[in-house]
Amino acid sequence: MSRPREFDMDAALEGAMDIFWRQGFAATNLPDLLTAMGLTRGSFYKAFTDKETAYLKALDFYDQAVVSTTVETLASCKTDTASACLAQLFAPSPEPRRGCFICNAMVELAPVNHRVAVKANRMSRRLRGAIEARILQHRPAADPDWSAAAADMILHLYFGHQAMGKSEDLPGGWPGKLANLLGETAARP
Amino acid sequence: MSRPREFDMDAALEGAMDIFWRQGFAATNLPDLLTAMGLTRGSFYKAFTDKETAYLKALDFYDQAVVSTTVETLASCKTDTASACLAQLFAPSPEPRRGCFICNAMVELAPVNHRVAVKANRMSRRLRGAIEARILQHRPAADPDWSAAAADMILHLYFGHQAMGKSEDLPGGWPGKLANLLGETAARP
DNA sequence: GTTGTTTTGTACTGATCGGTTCCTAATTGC
DNA sequence: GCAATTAGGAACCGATCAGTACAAAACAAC
Repeated sequence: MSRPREFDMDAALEGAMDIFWRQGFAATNLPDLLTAMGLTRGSFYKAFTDKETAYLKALDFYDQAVVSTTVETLASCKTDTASACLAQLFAPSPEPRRGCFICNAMVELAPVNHRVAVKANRMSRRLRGAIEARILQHRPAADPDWSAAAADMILHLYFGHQAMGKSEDLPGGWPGKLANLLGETAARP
Repeated sequence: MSRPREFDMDAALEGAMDIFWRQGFAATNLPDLLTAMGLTRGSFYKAFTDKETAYLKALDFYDQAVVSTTVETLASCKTDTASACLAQLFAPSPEPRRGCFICNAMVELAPVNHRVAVKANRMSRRLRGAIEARILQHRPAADPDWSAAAADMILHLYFGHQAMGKSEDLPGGWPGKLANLLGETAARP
């Protein structure tokens, strides 16, 4: 029916994700957002109704694009140990100081926006599930309580790492640290 | 030097810390801030020059009021194990969804404001130092590399916990988790 | 082509933003 | 007392905010 939209929805969402991820919700104004999405006001408001809706769709896009990739990477890596695989979560990002969109959203908006909180929590759980699956893959006989707690800890470490990484360069050594945490190495002194 | 200021500087700074802590920098407008500080525009701009300066002073106040208290609490608690003491860092907050001001500042502003980053990093290091001191207090003979790595992990866990806690209620069990991490319990299955 | 429908771009809106001006009130030093 | 100085308060400022109105343009159905 009638005139089709000219812009590419995925490209626009990727642009929105990018700018919100980097700048947050409140610090991103409409001109910034429109430039990042490659849209003018007219098309933007026709397709997204308002800035909050665009943010929520950007979160969904992150889920589908970034979180899914991470989950698949964790599921398919060919390392001998769980720690070596999970250490990827702590590898330096190609773009520094950007952190993780989930973490940014949790800190900036989740307390005052329930829909953001729900989406952030759902993505957190996806990550946690992928982490736990990876742990169980290497220790199929592990106590379920222990593997759940370990996955929880690593998810906490991940978000802490993302938060601190927005403020300074962090030291590496994560394969070893995670190996200790997961009991892959001998007991400490 | 003429007329003395009427307002109490510490009370004003505490108000500023409170509102910035809860709402962040960008989401706090001047009327909000003035109400929280108990000031009118005239006094505010006379004493703080601008919103950013007020935010930086609020961070300093947090350092002096909250971080110092935490550091002292960690140094003086009378527990048998380091884990029991450090578990206080993960206790539920009296005011939920507020998180930790350092973590909020790191995520919202550190990437684009160097002075915020410097202050956040300094406070992080203070916390880390207190954590490590507590670990060494219970294991004076520990390998320094190990205790440093353990303190680092717990600091990461702390910030991750604060970030996730802004989005949902988190399960407890931290004394046990930390005991495992610090090797206070028997090896896992 | 004509009609109907939807997208697009621009001009515009009222509200709110952080910050300034400026006058009055209160205090100190003399 | 008086002069000098600073705090406090309210009115005001241009800039910018998110969002709207509307006309022109592009397509589909016929």
